[in-house]
Amino acid sequence: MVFPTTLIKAVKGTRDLLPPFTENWNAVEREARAVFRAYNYGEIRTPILEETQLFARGVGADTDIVNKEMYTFDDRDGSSLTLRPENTASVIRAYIEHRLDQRPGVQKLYYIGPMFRRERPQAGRYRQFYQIGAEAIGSESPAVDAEVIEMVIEILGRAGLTGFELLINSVGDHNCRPQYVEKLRTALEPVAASLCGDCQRRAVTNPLRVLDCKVEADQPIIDKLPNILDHLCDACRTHFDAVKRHLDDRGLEYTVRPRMVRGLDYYMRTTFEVVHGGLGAQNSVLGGGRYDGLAESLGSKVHSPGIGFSIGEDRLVMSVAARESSALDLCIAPLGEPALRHAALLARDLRRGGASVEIAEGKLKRILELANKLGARFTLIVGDNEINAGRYALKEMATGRQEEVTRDEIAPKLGAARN
RNA sequence: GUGGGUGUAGCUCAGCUGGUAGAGCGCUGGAUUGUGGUUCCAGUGGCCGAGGGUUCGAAUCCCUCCACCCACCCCA
Repeated sequence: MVFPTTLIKAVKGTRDLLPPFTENWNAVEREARAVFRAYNYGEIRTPILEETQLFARGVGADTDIVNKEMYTFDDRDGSSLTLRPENTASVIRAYIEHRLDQRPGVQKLYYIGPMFRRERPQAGRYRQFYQIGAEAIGSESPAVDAEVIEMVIEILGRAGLTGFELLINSVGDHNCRPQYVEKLRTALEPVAASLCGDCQRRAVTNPLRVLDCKVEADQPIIDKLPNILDHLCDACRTHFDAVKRHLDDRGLEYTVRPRMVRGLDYYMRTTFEVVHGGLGAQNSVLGGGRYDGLAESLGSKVHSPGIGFSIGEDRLVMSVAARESSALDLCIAPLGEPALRHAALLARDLRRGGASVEIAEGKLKRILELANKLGARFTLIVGDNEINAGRYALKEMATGRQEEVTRDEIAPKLGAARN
């Protein structure tokens, strides 16, 4: 193909999802919605565009996401807008804006949709990526933490994911975490010089990140650093113990990872993550945690503690077995113009009945070839003979068997053979 | 932002040390009338990522870009 001008392609880090692959996406979303419904979660759809300030205040102005990974641009009136890099801040914004705190009970909301981060793409990580997430807002109860975690594990299972691991941790709250970070900073000072270059930088900018380091040589040093779970305040300690107890009650298996750190500033107390092999370096399928101070930092006068998670849908879809694409029920082969018009009405009625039907034009041989390639289960031959007799030739593609049927017999035949 | 890898047909790739392109799959048509899958035959298809350089001659060697992939940073 030669084009007079440069070929336009999908922008870097974005991609087209094509059939039949989109079936896998729909299947995952279908299962997720069913689980959300069972746990009494309602869907929320927030705008993809938000004021930049929302993320700066919510996610944290010092985070990499806000500093260098957002799609931010000026609107015509000069205001700064951003394509959402995550959805929790938006959901809380909507919660505050619409006074959902006045509604009865814990507000349980879920969302499915695209997020945007301007990162360098790599396996399992795109600039436009999709998240399935949920937030439970209005309770500090550790039982809610456990239920949220149970729910997300349920979703993964129903989506068909196996061989994953649940990791949990507590990152403390505004009382104990700052103290811990200071202790960490102090402990790092004498040893920082012997750590890798990245860690030397992290020791100053974001000491918690040192705990995440994957460099083998650094591990012995990191192992000796103070452990956050030893520095939780009583309230956080009690909360975390209760979460674990509730998880145990449910028989959920998990690993406590004191070194698991979250990238977003708003997390406090419970954090969790699910990892899965076979995703390359991006082994995290979902992440979540509690964010009891987020609403206030977004200007809420009402204390609105919450916990939520988001599943990386791209990664989940990538990790679950591909579904069989739904087969075409019937291909109609009209022979000649009058037959085509006749077939159109026949197809419409069968489609109304729920069958998937394709009409193909051309020579019969061609149509049968096509029906075969399309995976049609049946082909219906409609020629002048058939129309006059009121009986059509219905051919079962797998067996090659062909029989005469009346108009009314077609739909039942399609339905009967569907299993 | 940094590092590494790869760019040849719609797809997967071959093309050694320079002589202006191949295979498989796919797609189209045919093996006579209204019967597919298997088979056989034929055809379609590429400015060899782009630009420059060396050379009588470049897909092949050199340089510069660009794109994609993977990894780092960071993160779901």
